[in-house]
Amino acid sequence: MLLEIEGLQDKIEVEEGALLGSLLAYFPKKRAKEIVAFSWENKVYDLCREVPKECKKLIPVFLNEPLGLKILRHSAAHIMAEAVKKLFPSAKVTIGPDIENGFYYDFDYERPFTPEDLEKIEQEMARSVAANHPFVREELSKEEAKKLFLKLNETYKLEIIDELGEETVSIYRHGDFVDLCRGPHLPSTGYLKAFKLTSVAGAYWRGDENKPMLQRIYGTAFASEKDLKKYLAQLEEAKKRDHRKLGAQLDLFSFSEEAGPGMPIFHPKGALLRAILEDFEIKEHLRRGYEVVRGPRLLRQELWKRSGHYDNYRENMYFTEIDGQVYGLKPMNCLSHMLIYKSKLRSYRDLPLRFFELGTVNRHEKSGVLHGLLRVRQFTQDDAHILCRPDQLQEEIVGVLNFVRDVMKLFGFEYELEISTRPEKSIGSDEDWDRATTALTQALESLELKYDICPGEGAFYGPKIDVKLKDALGRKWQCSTIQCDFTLPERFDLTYIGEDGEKHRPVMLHRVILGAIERFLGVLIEHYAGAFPTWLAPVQARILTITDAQNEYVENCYKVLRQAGLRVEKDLRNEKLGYKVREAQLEKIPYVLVAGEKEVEAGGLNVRLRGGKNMGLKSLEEIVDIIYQDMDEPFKQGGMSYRYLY
RNA sequence: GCCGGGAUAGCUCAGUGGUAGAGCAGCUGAUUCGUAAUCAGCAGGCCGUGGGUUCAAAUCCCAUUCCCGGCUCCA
Repeated sequence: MLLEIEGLQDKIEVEEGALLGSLLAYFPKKRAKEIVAFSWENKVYDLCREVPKECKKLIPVFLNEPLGLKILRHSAAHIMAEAVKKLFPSAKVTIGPDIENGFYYDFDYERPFTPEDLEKIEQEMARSVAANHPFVREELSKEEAKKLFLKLNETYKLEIIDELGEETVSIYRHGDFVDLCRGPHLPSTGYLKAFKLTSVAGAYWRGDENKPMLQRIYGTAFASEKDLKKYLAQLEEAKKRDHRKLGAQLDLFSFSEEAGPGMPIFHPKGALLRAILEDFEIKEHLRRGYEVVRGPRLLRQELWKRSGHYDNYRENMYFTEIDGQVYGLKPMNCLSHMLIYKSKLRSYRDLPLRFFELGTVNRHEKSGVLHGLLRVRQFTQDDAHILCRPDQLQEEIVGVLNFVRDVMKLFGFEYELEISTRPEKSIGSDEDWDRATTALTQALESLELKYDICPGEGAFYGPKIDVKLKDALGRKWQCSTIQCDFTLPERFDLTYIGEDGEKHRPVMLHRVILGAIERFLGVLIEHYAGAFPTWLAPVQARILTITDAQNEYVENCYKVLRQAGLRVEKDLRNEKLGYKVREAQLEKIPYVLVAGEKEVEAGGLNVRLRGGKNMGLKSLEEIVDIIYQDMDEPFKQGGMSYRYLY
């Protein structure tokens, strides 16, 4: 058969049944060493397999490209499992996939693995790599495979085999190790040149907290030692962006053991940063046709029963008793918004109604999930509930999606959209869930937005579209969310009078744009690495003196700039200029304004930008102008405008 | 909530059973200096908390709180 191979000029003649590995001969030696598999029609084949029948064109998979790295990491997981079985024969293997930037393997073992165990495992892996065992693929019937793994007492594999749809399954061997696996794998263990085991952690079998806890070992592997080192260095860099670290360094917020876990405390600069964000939000919401409202934080238990929160969300709620009545501390803001709607008779002409609240909520998050500002027990949502007629629903969803788009663009965030469908624990009819899901999907489609589907991940009252942002370490956090709800209007018997004079039921959207201010701030700190754009920076400029001869002059400049609405500080300390510049730089203040003899004489200040660039001497009026323009810059696209001034 | 690791001065960390240490920050003094660290002195500690073992505990054991990395769950 005549075969085309990407990267080779001429087609080559191959005998039926030839092994893919034999094709390496057609590549230059150095290049051939980097080929770990071939792909054809989106399927990847190991080099130890035969050239697939009917195949016309093959694409080589190189070790250092994403697909090659997946294979490398998956094989690294197998090699790790081999090492673990050798060192701890009673450990049972379960699953071991490649993941973003690495791999893991879950083992069932009588005790947790220790960091010392990891070192031993790494050494054992190195031995396997040195031995350069070939990976060998075999296909077996399910029955044969079950016999094999029963003999090995690998009970988890038996469970997996039972769930596989196909009649034949594949196994991979290398050295003495055998694993049930779809493949593909490296040609041999010797290809694994650069790897490192990074951590151990407990993980439930099948991700189910009712099933046994396994021992998960994480590792990473790269095509070369250089790539591995680069990755580890990147990780170190990313840790410097950690909002928990920057939050303390920049004196934005803290947590206190005395105050309690998950209860962030905002210091002056952090609180100002929040205030700016919140002020921007209120103004932008008013501009977009929302009305600002405010509800109580404690509401009677009966109301939570009526909404369904008591039955579906109780374990996350805090309750307290006041004068013999039980009250629930709100975990969501919808209830009082429902009551506002109900406070008077509504006409179809009034809709849509958009109630916006910077609503502070409390949720009892499990202790192990708390994480800096990104996961706390008290937070403020930029929450709104849109009540509209069914025919307005899609337009409203589109409006929210556009709002999200504009805001994310303002901050320069890349984001992923996910649509989540009905979970097991939920209220409402299937019909309503379908209508709601369709409305969300159609809005996404009409804007031609890409999205993933997450089955069963919806809120208990309705399906949702989530927007996910990434933190410094690439972990995803849900920020914006748009949730469709047919149920609460029903439960609270919300109505409006239609054109026909009859009562009709409005539809409700729950939505947040930033999500939780705390979480958004956390992601934002990492996104900017603490160097906030000037419109957000709690301190926009600091004036430095060179000697105390300038003190009086600087006091005056300070007054003038504050008067102009800028967030300015002054540093009159008896320190060398370099020292003061360094501090301002470490605090990531956008503008450093220096006053020396020359500046006093000229009646201006020398302007140094955060990056180190010097703009030279400018008058105070020019400085105000420069900073204002800088504040406005991010708003220019998207047609928004905003300034926070004293 | 579950599994593992950790907690020493405001911060970063050293200290393997025998008198708690360093750098930075702070305070005081000197220095008056041009774009990322001037010098000197001083002060700073219930070694997370509670129990235990021991002649003696930051150090060993138990419990507990909080933090970190995962799992599950979520804005």
